[in-house]
Amino acid sequence: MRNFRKATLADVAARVGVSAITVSRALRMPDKVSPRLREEIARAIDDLGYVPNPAARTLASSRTNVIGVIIPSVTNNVFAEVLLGIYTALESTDYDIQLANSRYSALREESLLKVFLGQKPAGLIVTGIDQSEKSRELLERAACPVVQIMEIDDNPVDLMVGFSHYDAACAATRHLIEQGYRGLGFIGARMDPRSQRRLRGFRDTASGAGLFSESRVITTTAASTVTLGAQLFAELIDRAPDLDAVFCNNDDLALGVMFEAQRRRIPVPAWLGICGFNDLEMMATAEPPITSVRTYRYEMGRHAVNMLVEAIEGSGGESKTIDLGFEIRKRQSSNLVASDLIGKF
Amino acid sequence: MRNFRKATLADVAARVGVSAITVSRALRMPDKVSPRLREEIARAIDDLGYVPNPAARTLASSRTNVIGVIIPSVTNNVFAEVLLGIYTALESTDYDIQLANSRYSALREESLLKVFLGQKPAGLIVTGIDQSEKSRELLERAACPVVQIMEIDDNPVDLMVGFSHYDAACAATRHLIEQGYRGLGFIGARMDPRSQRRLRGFRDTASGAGLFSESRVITTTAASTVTLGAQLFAELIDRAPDLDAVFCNNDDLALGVMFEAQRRRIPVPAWLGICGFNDLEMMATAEPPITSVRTYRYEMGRHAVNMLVEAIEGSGGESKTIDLGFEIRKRQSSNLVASDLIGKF
DNA sequence: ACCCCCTATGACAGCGCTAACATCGAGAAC
DNA sequence: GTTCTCGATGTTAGCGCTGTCATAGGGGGT
Repeated sequence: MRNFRKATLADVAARVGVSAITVSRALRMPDKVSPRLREEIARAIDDLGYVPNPAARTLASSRTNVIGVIIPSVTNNVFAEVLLGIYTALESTDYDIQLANSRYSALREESLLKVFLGQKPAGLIVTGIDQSEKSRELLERAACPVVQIMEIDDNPVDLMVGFSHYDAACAATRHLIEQGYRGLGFIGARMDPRSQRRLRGFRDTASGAGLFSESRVITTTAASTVTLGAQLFAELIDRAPDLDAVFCNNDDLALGVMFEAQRRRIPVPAWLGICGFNDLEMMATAEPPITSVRTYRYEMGRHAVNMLVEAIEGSGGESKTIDLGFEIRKRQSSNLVASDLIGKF
Repeated sequence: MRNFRKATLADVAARVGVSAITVSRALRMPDKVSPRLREEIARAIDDLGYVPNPAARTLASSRTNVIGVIIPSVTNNVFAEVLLGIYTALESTDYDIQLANSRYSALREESLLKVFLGQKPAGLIVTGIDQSEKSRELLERAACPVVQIMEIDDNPVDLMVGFSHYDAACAATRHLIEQGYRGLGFIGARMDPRSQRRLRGFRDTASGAGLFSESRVITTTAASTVTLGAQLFAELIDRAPDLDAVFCNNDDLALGVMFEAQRRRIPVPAWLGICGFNDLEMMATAEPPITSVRTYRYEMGRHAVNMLVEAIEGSGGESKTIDLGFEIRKRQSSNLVASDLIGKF
């Protein structure tokens, strides 16, 4: 039923009786072609099952419709949701995405960047603001718009969408203090630059209230998991019995802390307050529900794509940096009430 | 420092004083070029910062180095891990991956397939065995190897790697029965074909033991989440008070069930046995740890790529279908002991 | 009636690479 | 010495599309 050779532009053109370039135009700038021809061409394309050859297009125009995306992890829930936003937003455009995984290595990011830039992408989405010097330079020279996602600061390469991890950590810490907790601790895994900034937010806020102690901080560079959260908490509580609340670098850890607390019969929130980060869906359903910092991952992906497409197509004008903010979702895991305090002091 | 125009094959060739094709060969079939030249060419490539143009390569050879991947969801943890396996395995090859998201729609899968095939991919990875008739036909005619992942049956399009969801569900159900549970229930979300087969496994096994009741089955087509697990369990236990164990379609649901059980002070495992599916990392750390069916997601991704590459490069010969199997991870959530039974009867 | 300009279309070259065939020595076989 | 073979390299001709410039025809202004 289908011929061997795939239909080409020329085939379509021949069938309609026009030249190839007219078909090409009908596809790319329909308003440059008369409505009658346009319709005939559309019919021919349909009959022949013509599909444009992207390689030929790219080669001839030295422009691609590929948006390169570099994220540090595909398994991390947080990035998965960002990705979902990216894919969803991309669906209504005719850009393709090329995803690469830096695995939290600035070096790998750099080499990925080189590969991407070699292919003249239409746009680039990179994670965070901590590119290597070389990467930064490459990005600044890139012949396409670039969005940095997840974080914001006042020194963007180009476009930027995210929120302040430092501010978010400050707010979470303040919340724990306001609830009446005094032995504030921090549990962190991975400790990528974003995690570091969260720790700094915690440290500054706790110090400011005279409640910081290095002995109540535990971190590791290992990837964060629920199991790791349980382990770190076990280690921390043995070492620092004055601990009465933990701010966790993310929700996996927080869940692990809660499980371990339950195992040890430590009542949450009475003896131990818990606050996570990202507000994954499960936090609201946990028993008790776990306080967390809501972040807007899906929106981040969507915005990144929209900003990029606007910039590529020149319809820009929107702001170059978008702060998506965050929100402290207060739940039972940090809800220390007066009666709980009685036993404590 | 860098010239405007990017270096091309011809530039490299000129610098070494050979013809372009020799450089091309040095890159693609090094053993067809004398070692001396090979070395000189490598040096020139380095000096010029030459990066091959994949569009030109594709156009000239009418072969791409792109492997198309169609999965139903990017946010689902299970597929994220499969993806990780795919990306990892791909890293040591020079293939690129083109990821698309069918969102559990056979129709969308079909149209994605058409787009992919239009680009003559080097290989294709698709999820499951329930393609639409048209999709199936497209895949069978595809000019490249195809791997179906996640499931196995004896009617593969080409290659296949996965496990039997039916068998896994049977084994899980048998486990609950062996533990002494009698009021077996099933909680399922999404209810894609794989979930359906799990349900069938549950039904057949429970029926076989005379323990099946339709009233203890609850399903929905909504995406599964922890919260949904809690809700479905709440609904089910109200409707079917004789329920004493649930087999959950996946771990998110199982976790939700556990949380809801804790909220209602239903002791697990004494009054309620829980078994999940997939054995996500957190199941072992939950309190109590939750029994689940271990599946090998990461390995699935790796195998899929390896099979594909072998098939593409003709070094095949390996089996066409790989059964990765599964394992029942027995944990406390289903550990009904004799003393628990006393109160029950 | 003249020129100008604008719209719709076409001719041609070339993007950077590779397939296919051609060429050229040099050693092997006789 | 002649022929054959084979490994190393070159020549030629596109792959399918788009950028650029050219062309034809049809108003509108004066």
